[in-house]
Amino acid sequence: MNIDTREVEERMAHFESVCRRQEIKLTHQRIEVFREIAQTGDHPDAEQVFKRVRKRLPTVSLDTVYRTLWLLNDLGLVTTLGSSRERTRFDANLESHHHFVCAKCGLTRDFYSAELDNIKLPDSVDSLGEIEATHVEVRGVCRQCIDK
Amino acid sequence: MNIDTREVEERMAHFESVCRRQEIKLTHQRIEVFREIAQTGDHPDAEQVFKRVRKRLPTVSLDTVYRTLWLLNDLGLVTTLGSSRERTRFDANLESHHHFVCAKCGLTRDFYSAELDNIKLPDSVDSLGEIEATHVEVRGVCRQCIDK
DNA sequence: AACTATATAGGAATCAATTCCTAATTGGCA
DNA sequence: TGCCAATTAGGAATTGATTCCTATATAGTT
Repeated sequence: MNIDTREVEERMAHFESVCRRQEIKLTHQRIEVFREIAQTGDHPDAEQVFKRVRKRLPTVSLDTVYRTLWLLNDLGLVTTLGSSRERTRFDANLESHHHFVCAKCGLTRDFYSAELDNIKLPDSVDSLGEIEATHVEVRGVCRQCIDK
Repeated sequence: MNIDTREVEERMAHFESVCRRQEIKLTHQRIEVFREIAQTGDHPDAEQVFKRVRKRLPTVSLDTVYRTLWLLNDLGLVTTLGSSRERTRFDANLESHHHFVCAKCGLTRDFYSAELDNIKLPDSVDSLGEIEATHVEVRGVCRQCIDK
């Protein structure tokens, strides 16, 4: 759930470097919004980011959180996930990875698989167009939901 | 794009059998809404289904289309797809399959891969919970969008 | 410390998807 | 055929995520 300190620091450093390069001001709000996503592996939605950031910046506005999240997305610092009937969730993990999603509670966890990353897709797919990325979503029921 | 006649007939037969079993009335509206999804491979959203069905049933209402789509989903006769920033799309293909999605225009096509279906997922995934299904989404740019 | 373009807070407004309401209709059965 | 519970049409209403507005504040620079 929580990303280790070294990794969070790397993500923060990358974020700051990208912002400087693009002449985007490093406001407290932007730093805290990014930190919130960078330090957790649970892919929060905008509302959750808002609530968590507000603990540290009590006057932050939801509008700022949204603006910042889309900005981060445009900068390629976060990606989005979530299916059409749920809110958009944000992810600061830029490595190639896949997701396990609990069908009951929506819990989403990253996992890595070299085997999946290297799989050869059928020719029928190549003929559809240019492939940019392959993402695997495993649907299931998480331990917590099984237990109750 | 269009599903072959035999397959469509099988889907229709299955649909009617499930409805009878569940004592769900076979109204024209339900039959035509299901047929519309069963006969196309392009995963339409509710609005598209509404427009297409209206050609055959000019007085059908959007509300009925929505009610029917969610009913079909609850009955397990269709599945939904689409990411959080696009409309929900509906799919009557109940076989194990995967999707190619064009990042530009949203075109979505099914593909099949025994290799993917049989892949061994890392133990870390098993430890997260019970796995129900593995779905691969290939993001890319379709031929049409490349050409323009 | 001062300056200025950029960014923010707070709440109102928008927007589109979806659902609700109610009178009229209809599928499936006796 | 007639009945009646289930279903529909049509449009209004809701909903909830997201964006807009504008006065105030601030990051980065000088």
